[in-house]
Amino acid sequence: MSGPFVSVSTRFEVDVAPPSDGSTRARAGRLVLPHGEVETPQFMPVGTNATVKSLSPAEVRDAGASIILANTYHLYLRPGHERIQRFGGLHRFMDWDRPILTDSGGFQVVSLGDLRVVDEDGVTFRSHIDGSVHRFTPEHAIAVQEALGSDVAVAFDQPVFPSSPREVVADATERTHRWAERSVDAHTRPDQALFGIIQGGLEPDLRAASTTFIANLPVDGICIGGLAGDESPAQRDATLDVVVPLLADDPRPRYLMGLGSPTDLLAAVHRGVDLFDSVLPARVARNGQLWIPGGRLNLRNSRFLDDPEPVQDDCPCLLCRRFSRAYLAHLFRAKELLAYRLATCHNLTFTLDFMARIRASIRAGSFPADMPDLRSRAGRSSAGEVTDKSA
RNA sequence: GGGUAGGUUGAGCAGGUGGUGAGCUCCGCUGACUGUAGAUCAGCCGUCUUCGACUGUGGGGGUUCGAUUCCCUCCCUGCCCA
Repeated sequence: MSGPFVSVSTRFEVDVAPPSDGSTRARAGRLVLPHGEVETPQFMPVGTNATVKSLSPAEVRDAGASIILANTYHLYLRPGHERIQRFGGLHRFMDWDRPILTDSGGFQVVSLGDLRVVDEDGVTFRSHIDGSVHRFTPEHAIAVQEALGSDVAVAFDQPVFPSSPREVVADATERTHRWAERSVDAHTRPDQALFGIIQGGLEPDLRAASTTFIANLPVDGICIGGLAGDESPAQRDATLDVVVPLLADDPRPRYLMGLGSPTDLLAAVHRGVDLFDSVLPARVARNGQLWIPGGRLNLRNSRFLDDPEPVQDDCPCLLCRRFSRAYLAHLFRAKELLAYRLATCHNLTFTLDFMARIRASIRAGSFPADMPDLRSRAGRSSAGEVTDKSA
């Protein structure tokens, strides 16, 4: 459907376009990358340090991941992108043979807080590891990603919290545009895709202008940044309702950065998003929260100490196939490493299976009618209210 | 049997030389987490009617206006000696 923009080995095919009646903007497609094909809508587990925390590559694959995200900033600091390059690139270094998207390090502009200073040319960081001073520019962020050899590189941007004052959002958005152009100019690898990032906060006019600006660049995909922060679901929906219609005829994938709860994923797919990533399923798993259809369980709660049932009885994951809730509850109390691994396996399996069901629903032409209404259910309520495991 | 050091809220402690002991770390309970400075963080963790109040320093007794503190006695624990 779309020809190459930057990468000659990347293309995006929309197999099922949104229905003409406007009932949903959800669509199903395939993103073809050097290391394989990614069915969309899709969720990318996050492997910041060239590992999805606590899992082996085989376990990530068995959970259903077809693409993962790694982080430019972290890998630049440790072990160093040049070292990874000497080892044959990120795929060989971490033994992951499917696609990898690298985040540019722009998000760390926000997440590292006081450890950084932004100027027009780039960002000066203080390492969160040893306090040493480093500098990222769009050109450097792209060079690092080319050395890592990810399938998809991402332009260096300046996100701000969605709730930031308009002047702050406008300033960061305009700088993000200039940095996007510089990222495009700096990018040289024809076997690596480059995605641009839209900013604009929650301001409709800034969002629209940013969408138009980024869409006019020769990039292979459109990232929607600056969300999955402190905005409300309604604000996020409203923002997507500004952005996606402007991309209705654009042949490239739309990637909402940072979104990860089932409720949020469903709502964003409905509004036309193709790709997602988030630390959420993995992080909450390490903290004891297990996702199941219709709700979630906090395995640190004492009520699970005598529960002989699996976390989810129809789940094929490493945890649910063999172990009881009681055993997992014990492992969490004992702070045994296996707890983190099993819980992460499950939440990623759940999330990726959920995305597979969304894709099947879209391809069957029945989306979103045959999807559970997570928003009114227990998707964000406490596990204590969940009693129906077959929901 | 003698000596000695102790006994503080589930555990381990801090403190306290006659006048305010509810402080810490575990454990435990609950919640949060969205492009990972996060296997983390926050709140609670004696009782109650919880912006406060009450109770609580092994038991009993004594001295004192007032005792965790001083005295007597008993119980319990560790160690040393017999």
